[in-house]
Amino acid sequence: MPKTLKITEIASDPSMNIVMDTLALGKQALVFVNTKRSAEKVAEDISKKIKEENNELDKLAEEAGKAVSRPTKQCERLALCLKKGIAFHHAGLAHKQKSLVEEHFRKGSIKIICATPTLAFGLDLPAYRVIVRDLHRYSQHGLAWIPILEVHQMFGRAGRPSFDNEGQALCIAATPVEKEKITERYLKGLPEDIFSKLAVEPVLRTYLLSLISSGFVSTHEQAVSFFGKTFWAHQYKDMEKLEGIIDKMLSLLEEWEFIMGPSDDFQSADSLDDAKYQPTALGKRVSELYIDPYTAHFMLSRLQEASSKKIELFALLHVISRTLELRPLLRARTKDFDKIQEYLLRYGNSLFEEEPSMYDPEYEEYMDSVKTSIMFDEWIHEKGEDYLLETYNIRPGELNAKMDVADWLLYSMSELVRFQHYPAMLKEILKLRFRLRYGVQEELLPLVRLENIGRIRARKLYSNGLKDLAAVRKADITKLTQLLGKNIALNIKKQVDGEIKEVVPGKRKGQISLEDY
DNA sequence: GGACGGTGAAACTTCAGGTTGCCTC
DNA sequence: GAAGTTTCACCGTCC
Repeated sequence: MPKTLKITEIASDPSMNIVMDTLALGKQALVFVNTKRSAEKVAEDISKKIKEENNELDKLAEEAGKAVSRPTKQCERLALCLKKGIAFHHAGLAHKQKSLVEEHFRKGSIKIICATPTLAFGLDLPAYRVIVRDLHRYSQHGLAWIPILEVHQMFGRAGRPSFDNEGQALCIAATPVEKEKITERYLKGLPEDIFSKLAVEPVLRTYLLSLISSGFVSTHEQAVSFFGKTFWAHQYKDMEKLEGIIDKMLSLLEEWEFIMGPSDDFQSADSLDDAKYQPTALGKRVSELYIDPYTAHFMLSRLQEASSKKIELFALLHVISRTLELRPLLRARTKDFDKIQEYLLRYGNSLFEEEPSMYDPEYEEYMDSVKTSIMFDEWIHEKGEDYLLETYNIRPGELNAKMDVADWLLYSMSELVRFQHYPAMLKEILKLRFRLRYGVQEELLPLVRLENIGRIRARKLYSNGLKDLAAVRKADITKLTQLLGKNIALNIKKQVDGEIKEVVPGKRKGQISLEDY
């Protein structure tokens, strides 16, 4: 049974009052809001109302503030909140910051987390109180109620079984009418139906190729029967239409030379029904890479045209920025157009896709893809996280996620190019992948091979005349200590002395071998 | 009179998240 | 659609 809570009003904002009340009780709370910016703002507002600080929190704040190579405004903001035992949590935080916040909330040193829905899914972070401040979220059709399923997930964070006998989940209503609406929708209402993700073409063609490539499905009938048993078919109902979609996918995969179809096999087969689909070597690889077959086809067909051109890394960045996997892209705004034009002027001729006309419906997305490529380009020219946040409004966590996908796409691209026997291209792709991973210019590549040497330290070494491993090996230990501190100096000295070869395999997870190029 | 700071209204701007793909010692 | 941020005009204060 819901009971009535008496909350003292200190501020005009009800969620703030509930938070302060929770703190007075000595309990913890999660506040859910609908944007990253709001999460930060609310956390900041709360922290301003808190007086006490302590040593442990100071240390935590310092650690979180230094989580990326060049602290951003976001890092400073988080650090200020943490000093008061308050935190915000969203996908824009660096990985380390997220886990710090989670860990210290569990330990109890952080009292309040203001979060976007990230925190509602997956993570087991219970709190005495859950405050769902925002129940609307911007969507393409204007503001919309957030899904019931999602709100229930948030509610589910309330109450810590091992600490409390109860948990409280609260929504904020501005008017009695709204209160009624919220009760109907989120307390009495049933969660939405779940829809199969297979219904989306990219997902479908990826699975189809994988089924054929693994030998699980080899005829048209088998494919139809397999998908006929899925949840997707169950929801879709119209088997005829479904069969049509599968047919279309099969012929596309065949056209792209990822599978060999019955038509190729017709002579040897007794009848059309016996004719089998078989994966090509290329198709098998595409399936293993787990990229959308369309993406694979797109990359291959673009790069094929390239043999006559000089290969620009920017053009490769642009190819990956045009794929489905890299979406959502950065949005090109009016203020970005000068920079975009500048890049198009410089690289336009070497790009694999021409700029569409301004009236082309594709135009906007093309501009977005160029802007995204520029962001990557600035990263491999050693621009810092702080700069990228200011310029592209991309936070460290989001940047990381994008880089991950880009790395995977470049790896896939390099694997596909092997089928085209095009060594010059392969070399450029590998170089780009390496540069993107470390965010460095080409000249620093030898140095970042060392453990504990990232973009910042590598640049430091380089600008002090230590331009490659041989130079580092010859360098005086006092000079190295001056540049990098004692521990790291000793450490890299150990690495370069004699056994450079060993350094490469032993490095971090996900290492790319330089021997490749 | 000018520098400075505070205030508030109006004009802009921007809007959740993510999982798996691959490599490898 | 609304929250958050930026911009700008306006006013009061102080030197």
